[in-house]
Amino acid sequence: MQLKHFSDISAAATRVVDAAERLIQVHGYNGFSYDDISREIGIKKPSIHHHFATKAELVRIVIQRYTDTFRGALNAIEISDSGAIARLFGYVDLFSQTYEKDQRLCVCGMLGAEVKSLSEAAAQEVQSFFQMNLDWLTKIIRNGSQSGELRFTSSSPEAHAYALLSTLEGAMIVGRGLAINNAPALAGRTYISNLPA
Amino acid sequence: MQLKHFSDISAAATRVVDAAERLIQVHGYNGFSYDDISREIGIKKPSIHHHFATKAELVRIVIQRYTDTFRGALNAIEISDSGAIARLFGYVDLFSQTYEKDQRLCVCGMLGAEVKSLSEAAAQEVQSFFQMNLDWLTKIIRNGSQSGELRFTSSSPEAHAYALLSTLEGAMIVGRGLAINNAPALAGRTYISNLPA
DNA sequence: GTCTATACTGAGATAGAC
DNA sequence: GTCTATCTCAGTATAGAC
Repeated sequence: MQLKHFSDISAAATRVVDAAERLIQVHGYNGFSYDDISREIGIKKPSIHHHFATKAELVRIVIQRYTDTFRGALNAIEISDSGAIARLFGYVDLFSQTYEKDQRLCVCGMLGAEVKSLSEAAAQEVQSFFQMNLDWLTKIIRNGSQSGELRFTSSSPEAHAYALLSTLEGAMIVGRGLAINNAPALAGRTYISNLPA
Repeated sequence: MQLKHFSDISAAATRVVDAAERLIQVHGYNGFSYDDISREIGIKKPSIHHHFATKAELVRIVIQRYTDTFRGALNAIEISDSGAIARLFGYVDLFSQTYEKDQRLCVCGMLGAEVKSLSEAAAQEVQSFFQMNLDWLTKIIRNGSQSGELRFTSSSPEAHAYALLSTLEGAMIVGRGLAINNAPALAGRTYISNLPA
């Protein structure tokens, strides 16, 4: 079947996606129901099914929109900040801002853990999110290395991109388990502190 | 009520815990049921309830045993490996070994993401696991710094411990989303590559 | 686009026999 | 310690009226 794109959805459907996104970030895919959304935004379960026939389809749209918003934020960092360190700090801030809202997780961090419960299409969207992040980080780190702003010896820009993304996703999870307030900033800035020339 | 300790359980109960542990690592707390365990080990649901009255209690025991096993592994590393780098590589291997089994996650990485769905007692056990890891890593990293084997400037041993644990927990999740084989080893070794003097 | 009503399934859990 | 039978509730989803 032909899958919808998130930008096509109505105002009412947008409210459903907003609620689903928040519920995923707090409770995970297997931890929320249409009933939870119903209570949160004040429309009944069948109305939600009218907008999103299945939970799998709803989640796919949530991830798609989340990834698109994140892409915009990455572009904004490149415009507002110059230099690798400043841009990496801006990147860390994206995760901090999410976590500061009631210790919400990255949508794809949560769904990455639950990926074996997702539809094939949703799992694909999670993969796209991670790949987009790795591509961007690799570019920033490679440029910083070539300009001399960053210095690292044995590992590649790709490896540092993967390690930094992992650090931030993990910091949110460990931070929540330990009830740490500024978890992503703490771990992310520590990682970056290893890289300056 | 008086809570049980994992070391008190019978052989049949141990098989239940084994299955629950694996199911948590693959599907998460909200992603498995007593029925799944039933199918896996061939006893009926009420028999499982006989051993563990509630799912919350079962999960608490799973975490408790997992933490105890991990504690033993940390001690074994200190005996078999000398030097901070070797011990940190041994630590990374613990996560690699878990991930190599069908891309299983760390029990507490998964449950940390789902911590808002857990009982208070289970959440406490997750916290204890993370704290044990941070204490051990901090000790190893501080010793390595004092001996001159490790070198880092702006961050503390505590901060590096937190960042390295986060990196490994995150690497498993991102790695699974991207279907990367040696995810924890890749990210963990990259992190450690930043630290040698 | 939203509703009431309802189907169907699976979940966690209990009663009581063996 | 394990079983059959059953309870109750929540979950996803559909039918059909407004």
